[in-house]
Amino acid sequence: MTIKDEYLKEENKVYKIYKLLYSTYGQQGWWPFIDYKYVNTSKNQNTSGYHIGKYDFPRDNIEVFEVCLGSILTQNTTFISVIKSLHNLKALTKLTPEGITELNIEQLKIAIKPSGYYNQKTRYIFEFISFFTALNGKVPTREALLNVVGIGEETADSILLYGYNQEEFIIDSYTMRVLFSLGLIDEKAKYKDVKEFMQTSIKACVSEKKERIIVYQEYHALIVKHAKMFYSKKPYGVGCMLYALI
DNA sequence: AACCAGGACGTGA
DNA sequence: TCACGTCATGGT
Repeated sequence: MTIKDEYLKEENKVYKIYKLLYSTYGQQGWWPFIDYKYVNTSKNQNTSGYHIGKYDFPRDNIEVFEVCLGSILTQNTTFISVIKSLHNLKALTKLTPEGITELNIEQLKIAIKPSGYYNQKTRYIFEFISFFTALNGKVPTREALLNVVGIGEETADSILLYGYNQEEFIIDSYTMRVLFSLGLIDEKAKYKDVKEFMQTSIKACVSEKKERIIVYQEYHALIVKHAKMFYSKKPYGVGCMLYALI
């Protein structure tokens, strides 16, 4: 057992962390869509490309597909680079599965070059498109996603949580880093265990599934937002206010 | 100029 | 199972 489950009882720290992050940064409105410009109606000023406070995304199967592509392209890369690739693809193919399928390998490689690893990601995308097309609009199982070359645990959960609004918490390197720094998990804790730890903790505080999915979406986005500031350069966690909760 | 970024996979112990 | 090398562009 790599996870300390002493935190699962009473008001657990995982949820306290969420509340503090939320009150500090506010709603994040993930996932970003390249053609969606948020019209501001709340306190969150100077934000574009996000849908702050709106949870009815993706709005159609094309946007689902965009989340999937973005999830693959953003592997070990900044999303700014992904935006460039997505715009290239948009201009070339309208960002549709059919359009990308009609591209030859070299065209796709050039289009996604800004996001790096373009050789393997090109293969991943072609592989994913045949999988996605066969779905015919249905929600994929996590197991099926993991069987697609190029889709690991994080990418699968990213697709499920943001693309299909499924109750799957995403564990990324930032999440691991923050939780370990705060002493909530073992340094070598496994993805599956950390995910269960987060989900169990959140379930203890949020009874409605609908609400939990929103919490999962905002929580992951908040961790990335926070970690970019305090957990990017070593030593990690300098200036991080979350320590006050531990 | 080194280091990092919203990881996944293949390999050999 | 696990530790390690590889994949690659772009920003700081």
